[in-house]
Amino acid sequence: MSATPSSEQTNTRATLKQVAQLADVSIATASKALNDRVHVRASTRQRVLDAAAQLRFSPNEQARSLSMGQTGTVGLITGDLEGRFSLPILMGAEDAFGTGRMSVFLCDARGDSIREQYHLDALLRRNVDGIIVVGALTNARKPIGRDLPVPVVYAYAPSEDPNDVSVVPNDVAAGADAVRYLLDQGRTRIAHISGVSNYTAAIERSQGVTAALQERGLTLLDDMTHFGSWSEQWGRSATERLIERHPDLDGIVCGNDQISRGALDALQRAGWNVPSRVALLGFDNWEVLTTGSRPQLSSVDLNFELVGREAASLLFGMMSGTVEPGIRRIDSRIVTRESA
Amino acid sequence: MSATPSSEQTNTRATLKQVAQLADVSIATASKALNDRVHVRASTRQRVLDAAAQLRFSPNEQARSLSMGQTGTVGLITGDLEGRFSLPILMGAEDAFGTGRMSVFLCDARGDSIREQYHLDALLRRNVDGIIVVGALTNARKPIGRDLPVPVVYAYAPSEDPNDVSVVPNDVAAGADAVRYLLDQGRTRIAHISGVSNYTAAIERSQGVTAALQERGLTLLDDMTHFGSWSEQWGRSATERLIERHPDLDGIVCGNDQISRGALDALQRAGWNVPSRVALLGFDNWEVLTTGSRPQLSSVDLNFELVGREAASLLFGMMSGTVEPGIRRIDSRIVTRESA
DNA sequence: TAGTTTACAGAAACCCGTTTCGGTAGAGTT
DNA sequence: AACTCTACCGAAACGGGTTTCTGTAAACTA
Repeated sequence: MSATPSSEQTNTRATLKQVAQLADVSIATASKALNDRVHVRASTRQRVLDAAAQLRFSPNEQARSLSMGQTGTVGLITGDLEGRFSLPILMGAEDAFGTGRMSVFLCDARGDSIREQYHLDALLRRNVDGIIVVGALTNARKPIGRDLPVPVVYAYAPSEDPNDVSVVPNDVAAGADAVRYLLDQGRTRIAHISGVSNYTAAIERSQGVTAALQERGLTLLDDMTHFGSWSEQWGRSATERLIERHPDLDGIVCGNDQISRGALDALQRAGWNVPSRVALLGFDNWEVLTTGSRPQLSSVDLNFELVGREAASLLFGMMSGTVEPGIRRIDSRIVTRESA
Repeated sequence: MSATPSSEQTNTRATLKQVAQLADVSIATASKALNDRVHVRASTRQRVLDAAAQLRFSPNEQARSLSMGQTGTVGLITGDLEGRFSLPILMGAEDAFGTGRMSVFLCDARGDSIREQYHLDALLRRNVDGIIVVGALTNARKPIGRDLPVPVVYAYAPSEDPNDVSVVPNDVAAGADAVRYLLDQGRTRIAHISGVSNYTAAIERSQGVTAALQERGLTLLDDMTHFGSWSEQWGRSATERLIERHPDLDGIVCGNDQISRGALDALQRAGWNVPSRVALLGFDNWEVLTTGSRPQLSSVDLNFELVGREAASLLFGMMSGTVEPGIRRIDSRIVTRESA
């Protein structure tokens, strides 16, 4: 227990100059010794290392990056308030760079483009080495700026400009995979309840769903995707209508896990067993939703961590060379639980 | 559409020297003009401002903070994988500092203390002006370091050292408030289903619940809090047992919204109406859980944004003076929906 | 032994701003 | 006309590192 109040900050960090003095060498030699540069005698290097250890020296990144021209920082601008997408992407980025080697400024623009510009300016003033822009939805978005002095990668929401570099989930393939998974279980009377109809994610998954059914000569119940909202309430009401009209219904692809929960609720109230009578497969694999229900919900995981890791790798590549522009699509995986 | 691939970064940022040359003044004068320092003729200042605007100059924060001794950055070290707590706290901090004025390094330690030290070192090397440490649970934790050169504020999980500065939700008061809310609705046969028994949050809420009942000469059903896990499954099974043993049950305080969902499910299966027969009140106000059910769940919101804003304000205070050490407790608020 | 390499160390320039301090020109004073 | 004051401007030091370039002494070659 220290005697001084913790809010008093007296002690300061050791500087290279102090290390040099203690080791009785010049600043230049100390720097070279610590950075494994050539032309330093082994004994001298050891003296410097000892001195640095004794003073617990670690270099001031400010000064270092000022002369090196690289800061070792990246900015992550997100519009995703909940962090559903941006946090896995942050983790993926940290993994790709290596813990502690690269620090990440997280900026929450809250869907406000003025705030976004503010954050962009701040990041550029701070000389970040690169920027990752994370969208709240997968709809394509306007580029964050033109002719920026640093590389930019768009994650989750791709840039409208095909010359930019973007990484997104492969929604078409995810939709197709979901249907094939149900088909392989022998389900043939399949409905698709999705979210808001102008979401690219909803549209593309629907395309995948339709295409995969067509491959086997089948079609969706009602010959269409039922668009609505991303809520449990919509999942319930849409399912109630399906129950009325389609007694042979045996599988539902749900646009996300919320819809899936709603559908489960409606089916159970109607006395339709899940999964024996109807199989249920959602999207997002949001654990708090999927593992809480009884039966637990199977779900398509869109692999946000992989999106993040790929975005970070691409950014890395752009920092030290050229990267082919365009949109990368990351494959999903199905997490099997009890509902399908 | 640019002709060059977007991954090629040719254009660089303007420097103060270029501004000075364009305005035909010295670097020193340019700096003073841009920073509103004294002893610069109005006409000269204008020339500099024009030049800066023309070159779209904005100062290099690296260099600026190197000479000023302040970086305008703070670190946020979190152990909270889901971002349930750290993201609202990030937003609160951004608000308290002012958008763009202070940039935040978000570091995810993933509950690993080695990774935490890595991040701490990186932050200190980068000369952050302060650090906020966000815990995954409200249990007190070991201080992140001793005699650090920058101020530290602990949010959500307080430091074990009373000389540190911590900000946490007021769990005792939240528990008491929850019970009083139910009592004011005329409920008297109240049970408390909580989460893991060694969570400080669970224990303190339980204390508040018990105390508030005692104020009115009442006790909990079964004379105890039912501890278990933070899951829907536990909420279901605990509620099923309550239903068997207490036909006069008329209110349940649930340790979080998951438990609340589970309780709702069990009650509805038993044909007990919510809220007319039993009122349900959870904690956390996690929208995805509370607004999806039918009826929607009322919940105690622990005001994480306020925790974050207060943490940031305290950090601000510590940077420019002294702050009284100890633990601050932030009051909660009840969000009324349909279940109570 | 004289001449040439080589290995090592340090002075100084540089990165890009801020700030102090000294100098100059013009205005005001007597 | 000589002197003092201001107002304004710029040279230079500074922050804390990295890197180039020069200098020196020891080792090697002939």
